[in-house]
Amino acid sequence: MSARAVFVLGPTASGKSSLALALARHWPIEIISMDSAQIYRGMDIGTAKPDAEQRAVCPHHLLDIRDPVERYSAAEFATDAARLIEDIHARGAVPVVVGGTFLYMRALLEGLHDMPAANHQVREDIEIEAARSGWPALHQELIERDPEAAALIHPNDAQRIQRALELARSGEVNRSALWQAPRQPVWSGRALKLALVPAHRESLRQDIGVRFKHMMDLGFLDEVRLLHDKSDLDLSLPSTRSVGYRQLWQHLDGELSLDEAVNRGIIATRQYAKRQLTWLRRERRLVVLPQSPERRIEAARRAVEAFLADSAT
RNA sequence: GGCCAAGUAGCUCAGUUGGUAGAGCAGCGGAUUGAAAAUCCGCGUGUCGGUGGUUCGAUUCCGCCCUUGGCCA
Repeated sequence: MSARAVFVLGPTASGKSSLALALARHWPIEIISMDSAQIYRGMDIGTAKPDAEQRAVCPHHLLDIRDPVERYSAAEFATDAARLIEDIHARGAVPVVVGGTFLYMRALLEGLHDMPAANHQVREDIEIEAARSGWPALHQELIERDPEAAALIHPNDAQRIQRALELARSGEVNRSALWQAPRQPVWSGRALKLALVPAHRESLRQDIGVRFKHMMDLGFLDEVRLLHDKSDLDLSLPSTRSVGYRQLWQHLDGELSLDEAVNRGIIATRQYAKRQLTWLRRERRLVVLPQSPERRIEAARRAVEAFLADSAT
C-alpha cells in the first residue's frame, strides 16, 4: 500500500495542533510541522510551538531545525517532508502534516521547477544596487534579461524581481525558461486534507487578539529580547521578520511603544490569517471540519478512519 | 455662563475661493516557484454634527442648537 498522509490545515489560532493531538488517541501518529517559523530554535512562545507536554504525546518533526540566523525554504521542506512521510509510514505510523504554510504544501504536492537554490552573494549585490539606483532600474534590467518573467512580476515586487534577476544573472537559463518544464510532485502519495475554517472572521480576530496577549503574559517580549541581544541577528532575516517578532523587535529598537508594538503585532497576525484563508479557499477536496470542538474531533476521526481503510488507489 | 477652536470614511486627518469629497492606517478581495509568519496587487457613498436661512445650487457663507477641548468667569 502506498504511503498516505493526513494534513491538518487552517489559519493561525484555529486549533490545528490540538486537533492533531486528538488523533493520537486513535492511531499511532507522528506530526510533521509545516510551519516556516516553528523551525527556529528559541522562537517558541511567539510561534505557538507545541510545548514539551504536547510533544510527549507523539513524535514531532521539523521543529527547531534551524538557528534564527539561518534560512529554510519551500524546496527544503518538500524534500524533508517527503522523506519523513515515507519513514513514518514504513514504521507503521500515520504521518500527520500540521501547519499553515501553504507554499510549503504546494511545493510538496505540486512540486517546484528545477531551479538553482538561492545565491546570497548575488542577492546581496542586487540589494546594494537597489539601494543605489532603485528597484525600477532593476526591473528594467529584468525586462532586458528575461522579458517574460518581467511581464509577470509587478515593478514594485522587489523580492520577486530580485529572485528572477538572481537566476538571470547567475545561470545560462532564466526563470521563464526554467518554468517551461513540467513540474513533478515531490511526494505523490494519497493525502487527506482536513481544514479548520473559522465560521466568522470576527471570532478569528478575537481569538488572535486574546492569544497574542496571552503570549505577552507568557514572556514573549523576553523571548524577543534574547534574539535582539544577539549580535548576529537583525531585521533582514526571515526569522526576525515573523509576525509579532518584528513588531516587538521594533519596540526594543525604540521605534514603537510597547502598546503600539502589541497592537501592530495583533494586526499583522490578522493580516497573516487572512492570507492563509486565501490559500485555503483555492484548495480542492478539503474536508472542512465542524466548529464545535467535540464534533470536530469526531468528524476528523471518522474521516481519517475512512481514509485509512479505503483500499482504492 | 462668556469667548475661542474643533466636529468630514472604522481611526487620524486633508480639502472644497459655493457645483455633494480624498490620503494614510484599519478592513475586504486576490496573487503567491529555494525569504512565504515573506513580498506584492486591487477595492473609498461617507445623512461632510443637527436644523433653519441666503442661493439655481450649501459639506463650504450666515443664524440657532448639540458635542468635545481650551481659555476666562
